[in-house]
Amino acid sequence: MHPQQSAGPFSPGHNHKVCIHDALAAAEALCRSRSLRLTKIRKRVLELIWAGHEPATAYQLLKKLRAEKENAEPPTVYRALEFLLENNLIHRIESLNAFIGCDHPERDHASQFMICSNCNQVAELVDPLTINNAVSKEANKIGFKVLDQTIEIMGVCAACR
Amino acid sequence: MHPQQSAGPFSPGHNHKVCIHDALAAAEALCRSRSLRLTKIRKRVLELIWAGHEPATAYQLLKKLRAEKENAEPPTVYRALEFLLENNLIHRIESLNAFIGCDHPERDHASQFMICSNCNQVAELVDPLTINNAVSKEANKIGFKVLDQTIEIMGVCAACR
DNA sequence: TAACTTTTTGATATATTATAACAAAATGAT
DNA sequence: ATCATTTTGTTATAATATATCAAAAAGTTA
Repeated sequence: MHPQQSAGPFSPGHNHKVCIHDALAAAEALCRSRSLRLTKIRKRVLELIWAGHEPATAYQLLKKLRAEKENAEPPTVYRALEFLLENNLIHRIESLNAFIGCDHPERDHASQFMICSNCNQVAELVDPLTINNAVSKEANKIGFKVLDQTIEIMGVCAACR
Repeated sequence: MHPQQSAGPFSPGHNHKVCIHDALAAAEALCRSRSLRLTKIRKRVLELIWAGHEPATAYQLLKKLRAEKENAEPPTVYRALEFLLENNLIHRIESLNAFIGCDHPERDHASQFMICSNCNQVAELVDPLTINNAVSKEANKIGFKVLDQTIEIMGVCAACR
């Protein structure tokens, strides 16, 4: 259908229009199937986040939202982000205080990101077992029970090297 | 000499007095050997951070600093933190906006943390090759050049389970 | 549909984290 | 002793995030 999408944001074959479209369709489908309320504000914030593969900060989103909704305030954005985070429709990048869309929100998952410091695009790894297994192994060594993880790799993507 | 230290903060064998003492001695030795100026303020902030294995926020440190230095202001603390970070004497925990001491500042290193959400203690992994290798492998797959990383595992430590 | 409950949004205020900018003091180098 | 560099003092402000309570909207049940 849309083979370009699986190319990932760093790839020259990436078609972001298709990527956005598919991600938003997936979000709507997920919310419908779970009776989650993807309200106008929440949907709009999700769309604004998906406008790029660059992570967006809350106040960048607020600024954009205000262009079309004068009375938008910080809680307007933060509440939408909270909803989207809870349902895996977005992820938070801790090292940037910013948010990025997730195109596979179907199940809760440990996420891992490669962040290009040149083009600012972020790719979420799609088959992260290599890293997850390593984390489990290290955790087991010291009897640590893993509940959540933040894995953010900064560097330079293939297209920018 | 101090076999307890290598036990790590999660271990019942951990002797934190010895741990602090050794860490501060290592910091002083490193600064001496590199002609880095571990000034009074910088040293005090480092000591305050090492007071526990719980990460300390900048404003928690500021509050403690003010108890003994009335005119301490945010830049006082942030400048000290900047110096300590640059020289690997501390690490920043991105997911907590907080700082933790490092007991092996000798060389720049990719760090990885296990954070206990029950006791709030944080352990830095000492032999992180398992995870580092996994990260390299994934990065190579997509031609990504790794420059830095944030790896923070949240969960429950052995002592708290 | 009316009454009721729950969720979402509006609005204001404020908390928390972090940096900019410039002057004064301390330190290091010649 | 002089000069250059680094560190600290001080004030102001930027950037990120949450608390609170009231109003509106949506969902539920009779």
